[in-house]
Amino acid sequence: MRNTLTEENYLKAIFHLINDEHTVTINELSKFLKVKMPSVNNMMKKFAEKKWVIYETYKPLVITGKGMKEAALVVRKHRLTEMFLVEKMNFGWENVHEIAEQLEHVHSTLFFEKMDEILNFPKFDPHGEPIPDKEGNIIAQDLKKLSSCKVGDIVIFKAVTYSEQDFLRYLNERKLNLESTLKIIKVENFDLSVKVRLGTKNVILSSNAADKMLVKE
Amino acid sequence: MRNTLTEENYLKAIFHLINDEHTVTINELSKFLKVKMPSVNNMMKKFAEKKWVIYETYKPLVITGKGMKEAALVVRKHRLTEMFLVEKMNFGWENVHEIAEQLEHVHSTLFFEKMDEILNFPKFDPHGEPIPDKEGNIIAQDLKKLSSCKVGDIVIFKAVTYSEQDFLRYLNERKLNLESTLKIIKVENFDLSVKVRLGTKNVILSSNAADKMLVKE
DNA sequence: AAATAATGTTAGTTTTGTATAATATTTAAT
DNA sequence: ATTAAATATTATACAAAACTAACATTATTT
Repeated sequence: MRNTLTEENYLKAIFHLINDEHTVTINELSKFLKVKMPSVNNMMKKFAEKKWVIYETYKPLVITGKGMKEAALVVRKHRLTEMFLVEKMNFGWENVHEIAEQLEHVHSTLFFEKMDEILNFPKFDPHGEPIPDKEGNIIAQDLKKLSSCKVGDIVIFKAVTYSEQDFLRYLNERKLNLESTLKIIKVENFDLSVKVRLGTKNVILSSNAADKMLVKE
Repeated sequence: MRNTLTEENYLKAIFHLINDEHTVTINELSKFLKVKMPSVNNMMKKFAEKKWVIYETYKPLVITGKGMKEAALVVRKHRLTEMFLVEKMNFGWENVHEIAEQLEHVHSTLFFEKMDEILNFPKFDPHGEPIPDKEGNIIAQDLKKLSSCKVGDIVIFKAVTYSEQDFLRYLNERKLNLESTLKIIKVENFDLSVKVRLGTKNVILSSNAADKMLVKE
């Protein structure tokens, strides 16, 4: 039995919201998906029947291994698609999220296997996020938020945690690409904005932006 | 207002069933789409409100220019997709129909414009069917069914009118590709099967197959 | 500990697209 | 020309996935 588009979107939301205890709350899902809580509640009862989650009234949802794999496979389709759009169709990284939101719901596994092959089995998507493999496993990366770095740190910009156009254009305007090396020059006390050195120039990043940028080292 | 997936499928069906008087019947749509007649009836009342068809009770549906354009644009998406899958993703022509059925419902016009560009604005799809342009216009081709040819005719195989796997594999097995030159050797009287010369070999085609093959000259 | 806020649940509606059953009209057949 | 068959229509119902309103439980404040 093939998953519906709506189910896939709930699965993706779970993937993004899950915590170390493998739980999510109805409220978190409701906010993330922009649907009301009773809608989420109904759907989670369906998910419980499919053994994707363990549902007990008034307790946080516990995501099962089965549910987690199912979720990872949807994310896999999304991220492979983003990579394909950037690498093979000349889209900019700021334009692929919305299109991938639609393409990810294609049911043909062959289609995504072909993509994977043509892209030579990429491990990360254009936003630096790991692409789950066919079993739903992802490569754990040891990254931290740019906003958590201290003055003097030298780091490599590895990923963004937010893929909407407005934010990525903000980075484009400042020539901030993945794999750029950044040196933290200053962290402003009152608004937590971060001044970094990029090549020969200094760039000031709002705390909001720095919070969505993941770096290494 | 964006068309739903279901509406797009009804539009496509109309495109395939429309006749010279620009009409289609509820019954034809019902059979083609494999839904019951009352479902079609309901949807056509919606289509009438959108001015895609003229609906009068107990009369055949008349498709408007507006409706025809809308339908052609869905077909455009489908056929561009098929071409992309064959040319850029190494799918065989027998495997693309099903995948295109899903991809065609993507709403991003940019996505299909990029495809068009990458494919260098193709005029025909991998099955030889014309790809409507952005205004919904198609190139009229003067083709006839192989089944209507007479012994002695020399023709070029230009298109198929049916894109399901079983049929296209049947053609693959016989090495019948588009642009092949065929000479009609014999038409069997009792079952209307057609014997044709292809290169140095003779091939026998059932009347069913010959009926789905379009040829030129 | 009681009051308030936040979160979760249940019940009942709505919309979209399907179905069935019953009826009406048109077309084809005898 | 009447009957039978095919096609079309109406009314009603159902499933999925959303909603609102009302109520229940848990968590947070004071």
